[in-house]
Amino acid sequence: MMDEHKSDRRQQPVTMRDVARLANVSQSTVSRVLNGADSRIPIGDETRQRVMEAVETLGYQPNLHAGSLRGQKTRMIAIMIADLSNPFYHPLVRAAQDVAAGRRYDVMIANSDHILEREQHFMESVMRRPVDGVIMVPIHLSDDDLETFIGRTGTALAVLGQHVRHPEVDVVFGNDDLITYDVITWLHAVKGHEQIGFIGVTGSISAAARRFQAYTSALEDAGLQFRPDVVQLGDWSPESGYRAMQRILESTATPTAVFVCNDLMAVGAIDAITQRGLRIPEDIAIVGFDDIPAASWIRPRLTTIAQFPKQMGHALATMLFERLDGLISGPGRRVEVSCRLIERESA
Amino acid sequence: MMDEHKSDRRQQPVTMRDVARLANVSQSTVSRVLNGADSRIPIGDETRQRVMEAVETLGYQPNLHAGSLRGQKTRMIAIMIADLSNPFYHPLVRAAQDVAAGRRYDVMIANSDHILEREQHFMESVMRRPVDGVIMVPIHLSDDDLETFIGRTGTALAVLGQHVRHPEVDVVFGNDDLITYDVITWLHAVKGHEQIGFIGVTGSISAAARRFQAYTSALEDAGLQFRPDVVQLGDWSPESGYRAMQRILESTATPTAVFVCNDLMAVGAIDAITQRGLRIPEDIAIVGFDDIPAASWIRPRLTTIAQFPKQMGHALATMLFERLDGLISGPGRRVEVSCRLIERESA
DNA sequence: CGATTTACCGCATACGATTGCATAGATTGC
DNA sequence: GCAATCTATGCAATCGTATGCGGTAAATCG
Repeated sequence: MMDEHKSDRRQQPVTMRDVARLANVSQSTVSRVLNGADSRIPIGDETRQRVMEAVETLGYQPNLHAGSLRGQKTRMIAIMIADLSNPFYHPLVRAAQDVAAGRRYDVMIANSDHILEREQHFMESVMRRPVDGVIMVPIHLSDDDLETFIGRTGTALAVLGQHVRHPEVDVVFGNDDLITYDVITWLHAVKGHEQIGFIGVTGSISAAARRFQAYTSALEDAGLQFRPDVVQLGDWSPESGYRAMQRILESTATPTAVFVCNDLMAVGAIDAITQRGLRIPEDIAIVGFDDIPAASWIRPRLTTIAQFPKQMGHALATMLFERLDGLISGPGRRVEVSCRLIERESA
Repeated sequence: MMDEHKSDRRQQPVTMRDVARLANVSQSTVSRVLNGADSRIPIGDETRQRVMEAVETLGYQPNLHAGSLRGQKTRMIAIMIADLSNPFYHPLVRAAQDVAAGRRYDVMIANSDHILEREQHFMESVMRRPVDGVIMVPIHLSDDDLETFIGRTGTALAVLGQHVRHPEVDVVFGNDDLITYDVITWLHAVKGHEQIGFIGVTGSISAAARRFQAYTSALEDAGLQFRPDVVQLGDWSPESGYRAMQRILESTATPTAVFVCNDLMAVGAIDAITQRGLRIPEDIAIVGFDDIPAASWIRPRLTTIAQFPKQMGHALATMLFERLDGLISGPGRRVEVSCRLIERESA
């Protein structure tokens, strides 16, 4: 008598057949009533009425797994981002979710934490549990990986990342190399910095690598010398930015400005600087990247390069759904979203 | 010749039957080889070999939708949080994801943005696309809603939120009312504040409501007068905290301390105060709630009440999987995770 | 050496929904 | 008045996988 209700409570979910039985029609008729789109076959008004009532009283919900199996659309897309804790990705996910919600699609979010294995696991996971479309921010995945994925599933794919050049995937990317070049040049020519440091991230195909390239060529074009000890690597996290800046401060030649590859690391870097008793931007100027909300919470307010993740997410989702709807079927498109320098107090 | 490869590329995914054909066995044998757990029926070594090879060469991946249909486990859990952009939830999600990954489960994340309709939509969505378990942070959903959900699906459920009292769901919650009472008392008795404000959030069953209750009784027990004009409501966002604090500052009686129901709003509140030319904590002391990373990024560093979302997420996921594994089947358990005041500079 | 067990495997069905085809009655055309 | 058309519905196959049951050959037993 204690928990008897537990066992008989497990009433199995109501299926179409249950609805059909109650409405005194066949299961196929129920299906046709619900997916009214099948306009070639008409349904009697009175029958439709009975079915809808039965659906109401039973609280029927279609089992989407079944529909997916039958080869239908799953009405679900998957999004993989690189770091759930990085505010940069939130507007991107949000925008994509909004577009998806408008189409009555569900969204499955995954995050890779910048780890290759997690990216691979995501792809396998999506192959086992097919979805209609995938949006992702791959850091390590190569075009070959994407190729096997597309080859095996035929799933529409939209990615954020300039390094992706697969002919069938839509790509969104920022002009971060260009803006990095410009900002380094600006630090030198306008702000008068002669020694400019750089905090990046390991990996050869990541955005950080492209920014590093831009950094070196800007130095070269400005006639500045490249000093390896003012270039340090982190892992996108504030803590790693803190440690990277510490290493720079311990080096023989302290720079008067440091370009940091994202705002989270910049936060850590600023901590390291002020903790050393140095002033920003008087002693060392800092420029970040992303323009996350916290950039204007901290003091001094962070001068940073704004990306526009909301627009990126919107573009990704829009292109993805264009493909799902069959509106577009050509080769992958490439959409550039321009970055912009936001001048605040740290540089 | 341009894009001819586009049309014939859509090779449908490889199924078990394909594997069976290649290995010269029946489809059921393939199934048994892969789910070795079916130990009642033995498989010949040589056959197993052939099957595994076929799986390899074809790159077979099981279609989990089919398994789900067949009544098997979906190997997927869903998590609904209240705000993707609130860092408080990140460790919670992360911890749950880690536990799930350890069990080789996939995770589907959704966020409600504190909106009732989104919460309902999430539940419907999970009913249509069944999962093995659900973790959520409901703000508006009542026990009745949970009841219909459990009744219809029989899905295991673990939630964060003290207000949930459904007999079959596992609940994790913080002792936020207690700590709020203590901190208000501390602000008065130790810090000497006579006029203490409060920035909360609308809604009668949210955590903010409980904290408000604790606030009023602490005032009463301290013999302090309750002043409605120093109590303002926001929506958990920094902007709303900014506006709430503005309204407080415009009121006739300005408090010397303000208790803010979460750190994001506290950030906005601090902005409003400093922008007014007032100093923290000398003119107005601020106490936040959550201890998000940014609490120690801003200046002055935010004194706040730490919750431990990582432990919460771990507890939620652990309890959920205990139920999925059948280790536990009794009534819902309630786990309290204690909060703790982190004294920094803002109070 | 015949009978029973054992090891191994295939057949067929079910899960819940979609959809081509068949069919029953009603209506129209000539 | 009978064929042709239309309307409204049911039947049955199908998607990919799991599994109860039955079947065959080899092995063991008495």
